[in-house]
Formats: sequence, C-alpha cells, structure tokens
Amino acid sequence: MALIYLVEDDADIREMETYALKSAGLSVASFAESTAFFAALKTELPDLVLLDIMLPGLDGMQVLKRLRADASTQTIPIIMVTAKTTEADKVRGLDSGADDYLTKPFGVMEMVSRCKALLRRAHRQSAVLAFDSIELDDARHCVTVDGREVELTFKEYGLLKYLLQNCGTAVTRDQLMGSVWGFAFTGETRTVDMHIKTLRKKLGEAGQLIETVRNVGYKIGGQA
Amino acid sequence: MALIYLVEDDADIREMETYALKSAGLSVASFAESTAFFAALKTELPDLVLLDIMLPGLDGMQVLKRLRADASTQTIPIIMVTAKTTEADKVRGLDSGADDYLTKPFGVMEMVSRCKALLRRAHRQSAVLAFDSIELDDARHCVTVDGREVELTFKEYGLLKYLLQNCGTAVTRDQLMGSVWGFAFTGETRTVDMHIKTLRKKLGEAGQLIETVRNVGYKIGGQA
DNA sequence: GACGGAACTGAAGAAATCATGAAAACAAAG
DNA sequence: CTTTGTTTTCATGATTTCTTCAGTTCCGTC
Repeated sequence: MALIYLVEDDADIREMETYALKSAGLSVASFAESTAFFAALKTELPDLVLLDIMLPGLDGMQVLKRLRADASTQTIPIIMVTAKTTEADKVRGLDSGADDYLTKPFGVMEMVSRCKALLRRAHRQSAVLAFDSIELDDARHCVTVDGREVELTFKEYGLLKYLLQNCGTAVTRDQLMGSVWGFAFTGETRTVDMHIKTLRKKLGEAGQLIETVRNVGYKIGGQA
Repeated sequence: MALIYLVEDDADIREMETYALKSAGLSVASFAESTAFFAALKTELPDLVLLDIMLPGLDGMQVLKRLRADASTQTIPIIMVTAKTTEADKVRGLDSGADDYLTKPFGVMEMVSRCKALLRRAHRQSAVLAFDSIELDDARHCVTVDGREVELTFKEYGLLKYLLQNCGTAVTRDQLMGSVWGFAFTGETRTVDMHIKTLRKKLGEAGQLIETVRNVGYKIGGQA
C-alpha cells in the first residue's frame, strides 16, 4: 500500500486531508512541522509527499529544496499545497521541482485524484511485486515486510520473486529450479525446500503466506 | 540550510532583515562593517550576500568589486541594498556584478523572495548529488564528506557519481563498467571491486554507505 | 489409529563470492 | 628518460551462501 507523508500546520485541514486519503485506501503519516517530518524520512521513505507551502520554521519551499538535494529523496513525488493564488507562485513552486500544485481551497476529491495519478506514474517506473505485506522492489533489489527491510540472499530473493510473479498459482520445484538456478534439474533434492525454509524464517509472520502444495511444490497468495 | 551574510550599518534595519530571513528558514550572520565581514569570509563562505551600498569605511561598491575579484567568492550571489533610487545607480550596481538590486524602503517579504529566488537559481546551476554526509558537486568536480574535501581519481569519481545517480537501487558491475569505462564489458574482472575498495577507503567512515549486494553488484543508500 | 510418503529441520562440509594487498602495466607529467 | 600517479591484474584469505545428508515431523489414506 502506498505511504503518503502529509506536512500541514493547520490541524483541521490536516485531519480532513488525512481522512480523505485513508478513505481512498492510502497510508498516511502527518506532520505539523518539518522537523518531525525530516526525522521520519530517516526511518522510512514515503511514496509521495503532500507539502504545505506555509509552515512555521522551515517553510515548504525550503523543505522541497532539501528533499530535492538529497539523492535518496529526490525522486519522491511532491505535491505543493498553498493558499497563494498568483500565477507567479505556481510557477515558482513548479520550478523548484514540485510535481504538482494544489491551491486552497481545493476539493479533497481532487487532492486524492492527483495523489493517485502521481502514484500511478511513479509506480510504473519501479516494478514492484507485492502480495499482502510483502513487497519486492526489483530495481532496488530489496524486499520489505510491512515496511521493514528484510535481507535476503540471492537464491532466496530469486525464489520469492518467482513465487510473486506466479502469485496465486502453484509452482513445482522443477520450475523453481529452472527459474532460479537457471537449468532444468530433475531429481530428488531437498535444496529448494531448504531455501524455502530460510525464506519463511526471514519473512517472519509473513512467511506463512508461502503455502506448501503437497506433491506439487509451493505457491504464494491463494484464496484465504 | 542556506547561509546568508548580511552587511548593513543601521542596527534597526539589520535586525529587521535578520529576523525576516531567519523566519524564512535561512541562516543569517550580520555585520555592521566590511572588516568583520571579510574576516568571516575566510572562515566560511555564504550562499548569498546582502550588501548595503552605503557603509562606513569601504563602501558597498568597493566590497562588491573585491568579492568579484577573488576566485573563491566571485560566484556567490550578491544582492545590493540601497536608498539611492536613480536609474543610474541601479545600472551601476548591476553592472558591477550584483545579481539583484533592492531599493529602500522595501518590504521584507520581497527581500526574502528575492533571496530565495537567487538561492534556487544558484543551487540548480551546481548539480549536487548528495547522500547522507557524501556530497558530489558535478560542476566543480569535487567530492566532500561532512564538508571535508576528498581527492578522488577519475574512475573513483565516476563510480561514486553513478552510484549516487542510482541512489537506492542496486547496480551491477556491468552497469558500472558500461557507465564509467564507456564500453560493455561482460566477463570476470575484479577491477570494479578494486576501485570500490579504494573509494570506500578514501571516503572513510562514509565508505560503509556503499553496500555490496552479493551476486548483483553494489548500491548506495538503501533504507537504514 | 497406524502406515507410508512427503515435507521440514538442523548441522556441517563444499562452493562461490567478495575483500585485500602487492605488484605489473600503463599514462601523464617533469 | 625518469618520476609520479593511476589503473589493472593476480593470488590469497575471509566470509557468506549453497548443498547435502540424516533424522524428525507432518499429512492423507487405509
């Protein structure tokens, strides 16, 4: 699920926006000022940032600049939110590297739509395989469960990737062998079992999502 | 955060300007006359200078010329501030190399806006890739860690740049080869490893930020 | 409830990958 | 032509990862 960081000093507006976004099925963490926001960035990076331009302390434009300056955050989509209405302000905001610009007062539906549009665009770029709480970002070559990063070895990663690619359908050990090991190995070996075991262990709770299909192999994500 | 040096002899105006700039999230150091200002320049260079044209001792125009004469300060954006209003004065100021020109009395908001605009522009010019304590200024072709400059060879620089450009995503040795060496080399070679090693060494503590992704390659800047 | 096959577990040896240091090849300057 | 510095290669050792094996547990069937 997409995570959105919302930075807005007005408590009423903040709650309204949070409610609207959550209703749309998005995860939201909101901040009244930039300090807490930057602290949160060190823990987890969001998929999108909604940034009010008028903030106490470091203002929105400064925040934007800082986000664009750091390599780890510079690709995160940012929507600026402001009461200012002049054309010049919009231009300034967009010039600074914002991806979109919302002018108060705006309808929450429009806000949600724009968020989704940006998320769609960003999502296409990085092919992310996901099921339930498990996410596999192939570009970053990293796997997260509930946002927590999980360190996997090469084969474990390959297995999980293949299972997620064939989400819902059972795959045989031979298929897994062929895909991950690169050659068709047909014979008795408990090697796959072994890696599945460590994979389940590393995934913790989510490891149970990998189901055993007797006499066939494994699958991830069948019906509940 | 951007650092601004403010040179203004009138204490009231100085305080007002300092307050406005700080409210906008900028760091400000103010000076009543040029001697202290030049002394400060030897310690740390600002991102922008706000310079009153009427100063006791060395006047603003002289200060401006001196800043433009020195290689270390000639690229710093400078805004001249003056009570003079004639067109001729503005032209003189701008011709001397000032980047912008403010005429008293002026609104503090306008002053802040102009400062920000200049800072933005200056920032865009120098494409700086940054992650954590590592900064790579591509325009100046120099790398700093926690502000300390690090001498890198050509290939090391190329590697670091590519890693920073793909911050968060794992890059293969082939990709690095292709990008830094300019040709697609696929085969067994520990050359990349070697350069990564020296790169890590030169970066010191920050070298650990370059993670090795087994069976894949390297990456910089995953999640904590 | 017992049986047989299938899957899981743990440990230990085998294999692969990566880091390291030293030295050779190469290029650029004095 | 020497000197200096950079880049590449190679061999070694450390570490991680993979595989195998044997014993145990689980599941479906009779």
